Amino acid sequence: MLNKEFFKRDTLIVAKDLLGKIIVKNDNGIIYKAKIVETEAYLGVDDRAAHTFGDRKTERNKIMYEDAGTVYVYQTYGIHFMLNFVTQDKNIPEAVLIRAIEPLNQFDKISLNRFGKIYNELTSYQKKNITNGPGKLTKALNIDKDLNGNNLFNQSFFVEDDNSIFNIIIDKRIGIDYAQEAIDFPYRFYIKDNSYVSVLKK
DNA sequence: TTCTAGATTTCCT
DNA sequence: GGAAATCTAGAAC
Repeated sequence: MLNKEFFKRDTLIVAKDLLGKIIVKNDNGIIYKAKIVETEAYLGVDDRAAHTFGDRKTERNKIMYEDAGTVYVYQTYGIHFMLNFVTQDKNIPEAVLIRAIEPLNQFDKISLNRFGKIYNELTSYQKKNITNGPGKLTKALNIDKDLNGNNLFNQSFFVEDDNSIFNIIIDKRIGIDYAQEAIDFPYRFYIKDNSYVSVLKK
């Protein structure tokens, strides 16, 4: 299990180091395991793309001010949940958004969560799109606001290390067209040639 | 394979 | 009121 010291570091380093790590979620005995293949860093008060830009603290984003290893889940467009891991010391409101994962087990359960049918009945299009986006992976792993404010240091939801070798691509973040000077910041990281990545570099 | 509208919570960026 | 750290179905090509 990755400990608090892992998350209590520079957010860009945590975002990069989370690639290849394994998210483990235990839903009453159903144990999901999935590899993190794409992340984005949100750098707190100076990052116009972050919810906490300008040190704005709201009911929604107050979890970002918590200590390293806290789970921040919020809803966007009214329907999609986004999964984030808080980094840095308490009151430094930075976090890493998990943008894509590669399922390692529970393919039928994940398929039911996403499309209401087992994996073998999915179209090839559905298989390719099963967890390649931040709103998709939360639905696949049955993640919602119940996890908001929890930490990553318990047996029901945590991240574990893995020794896989891969190359990393660095790119600008997705879906922040409003963020002016922050639009082009190279704060997105993903595993090269992994088919579950949401958006490839142009 | 690409486009569009519509889903609807939280905060006004 | 309007947009958001997004996704889907249905249509067109």
